Amino acid sequence: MKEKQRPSKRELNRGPWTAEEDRKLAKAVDIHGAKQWTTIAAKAGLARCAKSCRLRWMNYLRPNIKRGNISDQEEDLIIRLHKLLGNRWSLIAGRLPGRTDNEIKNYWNYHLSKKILDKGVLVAGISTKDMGSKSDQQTVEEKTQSVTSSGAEDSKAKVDDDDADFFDFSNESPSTLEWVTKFLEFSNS
DNA sequence: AACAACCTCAACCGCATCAGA
DNA sequence: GTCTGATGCGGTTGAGGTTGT
Repeated sequence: MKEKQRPSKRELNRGPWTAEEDRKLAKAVDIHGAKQWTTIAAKAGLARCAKSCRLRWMNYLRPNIKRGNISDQEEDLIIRLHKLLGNRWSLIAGRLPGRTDNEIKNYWNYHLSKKILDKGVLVAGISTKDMGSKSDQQTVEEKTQSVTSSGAEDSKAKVDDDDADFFDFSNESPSTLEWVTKFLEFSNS
């Protein structure tokens, strides 16, 4: 591979972002859009890699980010979506406006996984571990399919009474219901 | 006041996937 | 079809803050 003129790892800034770096990044995103991360990293005058810039923007600088205070309703939704999707944090975050995948992941990893393991309400065979890695994606799809096979009605029949509550989205907003329906359709296709 | 344990959060790393050449 | 760089995602770590003893 041909060597390119770019900062080596040694030359890149690491660790916490400064207010000045945030300001530069926000300005660069404003100019180039939140897509061209290599361009942004290069032009913003930041000794940060593209990945680092993207992460900072997505988890911190992006507009409409909610921070802290995850409500009971959000927590309940996270638990149910996790049960349905496993550790697909970005998908789960997509259903929680203003929340980032990193925040939900952090919250889950300490808070909810503990809570749920204590309650013992995980669906048999779908643990937080085996739902996790992308290399297990096939397994996840299979398991999700097994839970959702033949649509939502059948999936309810496969779970016990306690679990049935987790798949009851009747109190959810129309947009959530629409999304869950789409997901179930996708799983079955 | 000092220390330990617990908790939260930001950031990095490695891998998978995608898109363009 | 293959290669390479860019992007996105999930797992993990470590620093710093908070709470309890």
